[in-house]
Formats: sequence, structure tokens, C-alpha cells
Amino acid sequence: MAAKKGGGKEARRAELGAAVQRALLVRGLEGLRLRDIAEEAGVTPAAVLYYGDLDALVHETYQLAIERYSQEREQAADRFTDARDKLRSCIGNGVASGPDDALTRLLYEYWPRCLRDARAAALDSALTERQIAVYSSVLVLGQAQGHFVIQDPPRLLAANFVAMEDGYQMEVLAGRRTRAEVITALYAYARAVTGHDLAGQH
Amino acid sequence: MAAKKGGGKEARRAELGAAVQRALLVRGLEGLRLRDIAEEAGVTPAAVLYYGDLDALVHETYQLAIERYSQEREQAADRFTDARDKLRSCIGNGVASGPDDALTRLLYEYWPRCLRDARAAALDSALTERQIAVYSSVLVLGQAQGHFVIQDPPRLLAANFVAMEDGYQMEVLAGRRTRAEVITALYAYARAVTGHDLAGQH
Amino acid sequence: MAAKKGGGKEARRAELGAAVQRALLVRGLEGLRLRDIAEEAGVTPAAVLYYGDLDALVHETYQLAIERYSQEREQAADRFTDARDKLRSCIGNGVASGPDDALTRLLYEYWPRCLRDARAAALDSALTERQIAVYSSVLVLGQAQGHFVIQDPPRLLAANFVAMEDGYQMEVLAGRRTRAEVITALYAYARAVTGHDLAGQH
Amino acid sequence: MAAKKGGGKEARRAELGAAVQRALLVRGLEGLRLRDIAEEAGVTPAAVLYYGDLDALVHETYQLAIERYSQEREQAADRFTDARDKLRSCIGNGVASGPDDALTRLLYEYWPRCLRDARAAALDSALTERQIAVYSSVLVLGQAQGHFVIQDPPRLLAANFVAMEDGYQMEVLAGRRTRAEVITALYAYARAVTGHDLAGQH
DNA sequence: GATGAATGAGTCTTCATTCAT
DNA sequence: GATGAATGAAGACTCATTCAT
Repeated sequence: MAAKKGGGKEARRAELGAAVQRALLVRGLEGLRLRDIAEEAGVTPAAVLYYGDLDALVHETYQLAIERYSQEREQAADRFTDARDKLRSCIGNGVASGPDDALTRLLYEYWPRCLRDARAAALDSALTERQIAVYSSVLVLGQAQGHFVIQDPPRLLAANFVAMEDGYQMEVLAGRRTRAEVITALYAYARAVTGHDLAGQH
Repeated sequence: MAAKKGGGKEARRAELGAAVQRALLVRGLEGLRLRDIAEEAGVTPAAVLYYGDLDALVHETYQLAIERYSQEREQAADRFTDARDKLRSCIGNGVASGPDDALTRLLYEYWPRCLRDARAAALDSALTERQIAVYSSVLVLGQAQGHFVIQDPPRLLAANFVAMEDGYQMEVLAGRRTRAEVITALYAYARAVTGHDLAGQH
Repeated sequence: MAAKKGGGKEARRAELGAAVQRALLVRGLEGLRLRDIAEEAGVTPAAVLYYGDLDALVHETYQLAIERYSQEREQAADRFTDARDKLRSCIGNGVASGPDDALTRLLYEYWPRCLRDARAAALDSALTERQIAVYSSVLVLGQAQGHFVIQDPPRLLAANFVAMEDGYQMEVLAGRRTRAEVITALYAYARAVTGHDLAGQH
Repeated sequence: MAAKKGGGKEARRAELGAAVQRALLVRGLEGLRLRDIAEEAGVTPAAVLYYGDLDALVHETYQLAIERYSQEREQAADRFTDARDKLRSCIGNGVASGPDDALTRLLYEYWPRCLRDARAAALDSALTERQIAVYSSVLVLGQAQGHFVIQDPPRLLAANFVAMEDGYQMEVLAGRRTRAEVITALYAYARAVTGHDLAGQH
């Protein structure tokens, strides 16, 4: 049971996953070749193939990225009990740090595949749902705590948050907006729909 | 004297542009082959090349799509004088009709290229700016007309509109939301930041 | 009978011949395309084809170059009566002026085709023969005039002249030797086999 | 343990080089296709490419041919101590055996590329220089040994030898002269400039 | 498990050539 | 006579994939 050099096939697959991620960021989905992954992983293309075909590998990477993105955000919200902190943390955690934010880029590199691949679409759908769920529960909680005054169904507002975020992410990745600008914009929206100003001290 | 097939190089190029569009919708940017365009246009691959290389052709198509999308929306706003009508028209015109909305899909198919191609990024940037400009001026006008009560800088609100719209478009294209739902969501946002309910009769 | 614009097909063909020549110098035999000739001639490729296929066109050009090269040299020899002058003129006329000497380059661009094309080989053979004939008769004359003292059959010496010249031409075209150096070398050979120093004043 | 087919990449590359040579002789530089090499080597075109692109392969072949030609000749001269033997051996070794002399043909097939490719020109230049060096040192030695009486600088005579040889090679390759004729001619030149008759017994 | 050589399918691209106008 | 659009054949080249070692 003693793991030898990282622990066999499982570990190797994980290493490969990381390689796929790096390669995907460098080359994009369009133009990603087996060789890119192989070079990133320091093995031969044939060796990469040994662990599964390109599509599966990429799909897995996407899946992982979604999982990580969602979890990180969920944890970011869980870290606090006050809904205002939760919302602040939630927003701050979701917005990409800049055009090189690996996780976010991964998500958007892959996105167009959703238009043609049902499995990819399903993953993307789940991603969105999880984001909405986070925002939604924060809003409900904030209302219960008496911090937020809300006029629309929480789920609608939450969806708006996520959509706006999504739209802005693309601009951050394209280098047209900074993370700070986007956060400001999201705070403005938050104030408009909750009546609470996140930028103020509590 | 009537030209047999629309007449002249210009026309042929336009036909080809349409073929590129159709092919792009069918095959996506990734996986678009010369042959796909050729088949759509009813000619041989070599004939396609006769009018420019693949990249140029696709770029042109994107450029055209952006232009058309922007113009249609600008005209949609111009059609009215009351800012409330303008805003309603503007929102209605921007949201895709469904997963098969050709123009919108084109825009999003091409988007990932912005991450690696500066020229594409420039086009996309211009697209966003034009949308923001439309929303922005509608908001300013609405304020002047006394219909809207606005708490944030118009440009910020406009950017929010555009970002939210962008995020929702992806969901419409993915088939996860209907046009109607998105419009409802945008109306909700509009009410929150302008104080005016677009869904009510004026 | 009045020639219109240069005089019809014949003239057009001649113009085309000049274009082939220029194109050949720019692109080389390997890599010469119909389009190159067309551009040089200011017409479309199809128009070039109208006057004969590529091979024929090039062959003709080669033939013409050979003819011109030979004639010029023969005339150069004919211009004098004294064999010493003839020899000097002959040598001076044959050596390329430099890497850009059009006529000479043409001859050597085309040469490799002789290895595979019998018609080309025949032309090249004739070229060599004519050069040998010129040198040969000059040598014979010089002997008769008492200027040259010759130990070998004139035809052998003449062939040597031509071979040496040929070898040196390639070096001039390659830019490795100047015309002056080559002439010096040929004069040295001339002195060695005729006993007469062409570099001295008569 | 004996390797099945010569063993290792080096060997395979050498086999490929030989295939390039054969293909080059059959098809010429102009008209040499990847497929020709592949067929000569008994593999697929893609396999040829695996070892480098066409240009590199051909260039290498040329380089090798030059090296072999030069070395053989240098060794031919080294085999003797008497300058008269050296000169005889040198001449005999350089002249092609006939139109099918592979090594010589290779050299002349490739030559025209020198007009446009600086790297090729450099190789060709080196080739000429090495030939001149061989002849030059033989002449100097012969003078020192008292066998040759020389009127011109050895380097000039050597260059003349090489140029004449070059010119004659083309005629041998074109099938217009036999090796024997050319040797006779070169002997005649040798006698004229050294005073020694190579055709006589020592 | 992994490699390197090799393959074969598929793509772009070039180019002479054709043909209606 | 000449053009421009279009073709089709042929080429290089890329790349996932295979397979013996």
C-alpha cells in the first residue's frame, strides 16, 4: 500500500490533469494538441493517450475547474455568519484577479463547447446553479438578519448577480477591466437591490 | 444585361460571408474547415481561398456580426423618443431569441479568440463600448425626462446592464433560459436602478 | 500591313519572351510560376497560356539566350582582323559582368534541365560547339598570322578555353569572383598555350 | 542483441540520406517530391518528414556529397609522394566516370540553388576552395621536387584547373564527352603549364 | 508503463488549366 | 484577345493513433 512515486495511476492522472490545465491556458481549446499536454507533463504524446483520449482529459479538467471554483466560493461564503460579510466575500471570491487568473480562464476557454456538447452544457449548467444557490441563500439570510431589504424574489436577484458577474469576467479576462472595477460595479448592484452598502464599514 | 448571379465580386464576397456564417454556426470556430464553408457556398475549397484566407474570412464575419448587432440595437433605441420606450426596445432587441439566434451565437462562438488575438479583442471591446453607450444615453435621457431616478453614475449602470445581458445571453444560447425569462430579469434590474417598472403600461 | 501596337501575335510573343526572361532571373527555373511571367508581362496567367505552355515558353527563352550569347561573341571576334585582338575581344565578351549578368545567368539557370531534357541538352551542346568554333578559328588564325605558337590541336585548346570559361562563369554568378579576375586567369591560360601575352600592348 | 536494421536513429537517418540521394538523381532538384524520397526509402512521406523537412534533408545531402567528393580527392592526392603521381591521381579522381556518376551529378543538380540560397552558396564556395587547395599544393610540391616548371602563381593555375574541370564535368554529365577525353584535355593543360607530360611514363 | 518510430487520415494551399463572358 | 472566377489535381504538413520493444 505504500505509494511509490506519488501513488500509481491515480496520482499520474492527477499530474496529467494539471498538465492539461496548463496546456489549455497556453494554447486554448481550439489548437490544443496532444503534444502540448505531453510537453507540459514531460512525457510523450503516446503516454498521455495511455490515460484516456483528449476529449475525456479536457472534459475532466473542466469538471475539476468547475468543482474547485464552486467549492472555493461556497467556502468563502461559509467563512462568515453575517450575510453582509458573506456577500462581500462571495463577490470578492468569484471575480477573476486579472487576465491570467487560471481557474477563471479555464472556465471560459471551455465554454463554447457547451453549444455543441451536451455533457459540457450540463456541467456549465450545474456551475451556474451552484453560483445562484450561493447568492440566493446569502440574500435570504441577509433578509432574515434584517440587513437586506429585498424587492424581488431572491432567486431572481441571485441569477442577476451571477449573470452580471459572468459578463464582467469576460471583460476582466480580455484585459478590459480590473478586478477592482468589477467589484465596485457588483457592490453598486448589491446596494441597489439590498439597500445595504457593502463598501461602507459594515 | 441583368447580371446572372447578383453581379460582381462584391456580391460574391457577400454570399461567401453568409456561407462562413452558416458554417460557423454549424461547426463552431473550433473545427471550422475550409470545406465546410465551401459546401455552404456550393463551391470548391479552392474557390473559397480565392477570396481570402480562412482567418481573414472569419474575422470579417465577426466584424460584420458585431456591426449588425450594434446597429440593430442602436436603431431599436432610436425608434422612440420616450426613454422608457427606448430602454424597453433596447433590452428586447439585445436578448437572443433562443439557442438558434444566429447573430448572437456568432458573437459568442468567436469570443474565446479574443483571449489570444488582439484584433479580435479590439472588435469585442468596441462591441461592448457601443452597447454601453446606448444604455448610458438612454439612462441619461430618462433622468432628464423625469422618468428615471438614478443613484449611480449612468455609465456604471449601463455597464452593469451590458454585463448582465452578456451573462444571460450565454444561458439563452445554452438553452437554459428563455428570452422571456431574461427580459424579466433585466426589467427587474431596470426597476431597481431607475425606479420605473418597464413591465407596467408606461 | 501597318503594324498595330507592335504588330500582332509575333510581337506579343516577343514581349512575352522578355517577360519570361525577367521572371526566370527573379524566381529561377525551379519555382518559376505562370503567374510570375504574367506579372512581369502585365497580363493574367491565362493570357500567358494563350501563347503556349510554360515549358515551351521557357525553352524558347533559353534558345534565344543561347543565340544571342553566341552571336554577340561571334561578332565580337569578327570585329577585328588580328587574331590577338580577336582573342582578347572573345574572352572579354564571354565573361559575365557580375552576378547580375542577365544573359549568362539565364544560361546557367536553365542548365540542369539538360540532364533530363534531350532538347535542352541539344541546345546546350550547340552552344558549347559554337564557342569552341570561335576560339578554335581564332587560334588557327593566330598561328597563321605568326602571333601564336601552339603545341596542341587548336580544337583541344579551344575546348579547354570554353570549359575553363564555363567553370569560372559559375563563380562569377555566385559572386565569388569578379569579371576582372576571371579575365586575368583566362589571359594567363592564353599566354601559356599561345606564347603570346594578351595583357601586354599587342 | 544484434540490431535488426542497422540500429538506431543515426543509421536510419543515413539510410534516409541515401534515399534522398537516389531520389535526387532520379527526379532532379526541381520536381523532387517528398513521395519520391519516401518511395526510395520504402516508407511513407510522413515518415520522411519525421527526420526533418525537405530543404534540410536536401541540404544535408548536398553537404555530404561535397564532403565525400573533397575527401576522396584529397586522399587520392595523399596516396602518392611524387607530385607527378599526385597530379595524375588528382585529375583522375575528380573527373566523373560518365553521365551516371552519382556523386558528381549530385553536386551539379544542386548548384543552381547557390544563386538564391546563401547557405548553399557557402557550401559550394568551400567545395571550390578545397579543390583549389589540393591542386595548389601539388603544384608547389612539384616545383620543389623539380618536376614542374611553373610560370604563374600556383594558386592561379590551380584555380584554372578547377574551373576547367568544372566546365568539363558538365559536359560529361550531359553525355557530350567521355571521362577519357576530359582527362586528356586536363593533361594537355597540365603539360602546358608545368612542362611535364603526365601521359608519358613518369 | 512508456517510448520512439511510423502510419494514415485529413487539412490547407498552390498552381496550371478551363471556360463563359 | 484577354479576363476573372472557378476547378481539380497534387503537394506539403500536422496530428492523433498504433505498435513493437
